[in-house]
Amino acid sequence: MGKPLTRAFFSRSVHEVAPDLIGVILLVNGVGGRIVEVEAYHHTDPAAHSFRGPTARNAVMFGPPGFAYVYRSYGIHWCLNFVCEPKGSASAVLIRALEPTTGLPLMRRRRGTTDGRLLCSGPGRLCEALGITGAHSGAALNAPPFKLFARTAPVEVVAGPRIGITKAVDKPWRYGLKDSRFLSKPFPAATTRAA
DNA sequence: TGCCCGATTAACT
DNA sequence: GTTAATCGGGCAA
Repeated sequence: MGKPLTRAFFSRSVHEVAPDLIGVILLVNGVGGRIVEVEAYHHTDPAAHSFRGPTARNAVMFGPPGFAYVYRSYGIHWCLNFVCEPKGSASAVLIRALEPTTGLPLMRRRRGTTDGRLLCSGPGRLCEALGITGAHSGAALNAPPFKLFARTAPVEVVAGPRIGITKAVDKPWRYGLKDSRFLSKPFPAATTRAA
């Protein structure tokens, strides 16, 4: 297990933090796994919730880095983000998929399936598997119930267009672990880079 | 106040 | 491949 992630880890450009999160271990109350897919959202990005300025929903994004921003998607699902960059830049990384490693029985029960690939492969699915709700929005990532551990070996990261958005669709700000079985979708003709 | 639509998912045909 | 579920945010009136 790697070292716990510090505030400094998140106090960088969201475009540096996002690929660096691939391979990181994320646990919530001891349940979770390895991050295999994320997307970066910057406040100058029309696809970002923070693009049009602060609101009650996105206020956490305008706060300091190293905190969780959780929002409800399509009125049904929860989605987990990590706030990045210096306070006020309103940038965050959406956690889109995990490779489940710890607490599988509880995740199976919460998700209602025993198919490992359906436990955490998607932003809504992983929040359900880890028990994340809007109550976690604003919580610090370096304190319970969150635990984040840096990767201990280099990984191969692929990049591609983000999923499910209608603005800035050309930006290659989705990052994934190359050849992972636990991606929410494959990467099309992806560019590979060591990280 | 009303209307449209979304950083999704699962169950359809 | 297509579509319902489900509701709060954002914008027009």
